Amino acid sequence: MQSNDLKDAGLKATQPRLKILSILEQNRDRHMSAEDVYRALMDTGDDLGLATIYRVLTQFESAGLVIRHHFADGHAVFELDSGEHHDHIVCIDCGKVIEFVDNTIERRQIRIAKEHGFRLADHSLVLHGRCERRDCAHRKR
Amino acid sequence: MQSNDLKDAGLKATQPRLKILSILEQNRDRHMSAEDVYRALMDTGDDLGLATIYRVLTQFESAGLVIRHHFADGHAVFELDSGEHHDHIVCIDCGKVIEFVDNTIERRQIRIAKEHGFRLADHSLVLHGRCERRDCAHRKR
DNA sequence: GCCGTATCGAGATTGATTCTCATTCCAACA
DNA sequence: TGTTGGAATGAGAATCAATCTCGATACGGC
Repeated sequence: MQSNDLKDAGLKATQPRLKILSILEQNRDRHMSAEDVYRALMDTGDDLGLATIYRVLTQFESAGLVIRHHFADGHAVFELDSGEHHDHIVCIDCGKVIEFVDNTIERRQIRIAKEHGFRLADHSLVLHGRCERRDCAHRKR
Repeated sequence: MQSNDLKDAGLKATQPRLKILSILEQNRDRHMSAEDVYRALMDTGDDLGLATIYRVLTQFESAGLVIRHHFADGHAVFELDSGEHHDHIVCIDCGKVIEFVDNTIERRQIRIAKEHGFRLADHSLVLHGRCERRDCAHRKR
């Protein structure tokens, strides 16, 4: 039962929080904006306030349950935190997200930062492309 | 004379556009938000409307003169387009930006995309760290 | 089951960005 | 070099994502 995830994170297991967590778990293969979560909940008949979604997602972020990203358009999207660092490939047509880690790239990043006199604190690498789905792979644009 | 840069890009060489271009050229070592450009112009006594800055920066982007980025906080910043692809290292304290290209990383990205069935269209890699300036390098946090 | 406190929801608010439209400027031409 | 039409500008209104406020409500320890 996931209410323990919330308690472990120091958050009361309220209905809104459980529902939001559940939506995120059902959509592990994509990153959702607050608006996306809101609509997904509407669709299942759960009518939460948008302010609550924003607030809860921010709480989840502080508690280490989710990670907030800003992809190309500058808007915030969220994913459940798997606990391991990873980078992303995002399909520019369907929004599908794949996570990966590449040690060669990780090592080069550290070296490059050092060469330029920087102490590396963090990085963000996002590949944008089209996935193998027929609709995406063959799209012209 | 830079008014030719504008004409080549298909834009009339107006005063506001020339001034904005000039500010960007004087700040090649950092990325500026619309607000930053606005303030820089105020400081030199050039009083352009903020709406004009936003509009002109967007025109410059369409014309290929500048590139728009969304760094960690999700807000838009702009840099003059040097014409060559590159990635960035950003100092999280002073905002200094360094550009770099690493062929090993470039190649691995293509390979990784392919391994996951993606055709790569673009990517964004931003390293965040502290530069060697005394104020930045030694900052606790 | 009851109570104190944390949480929620609705609507107001903020901050960044874009839009509207009357006024002004540019560049081609007389 | 003055005229003119269409493009560009500026001020303020409008929009959009995100946050804040505050009265109403639900959680969980007793």
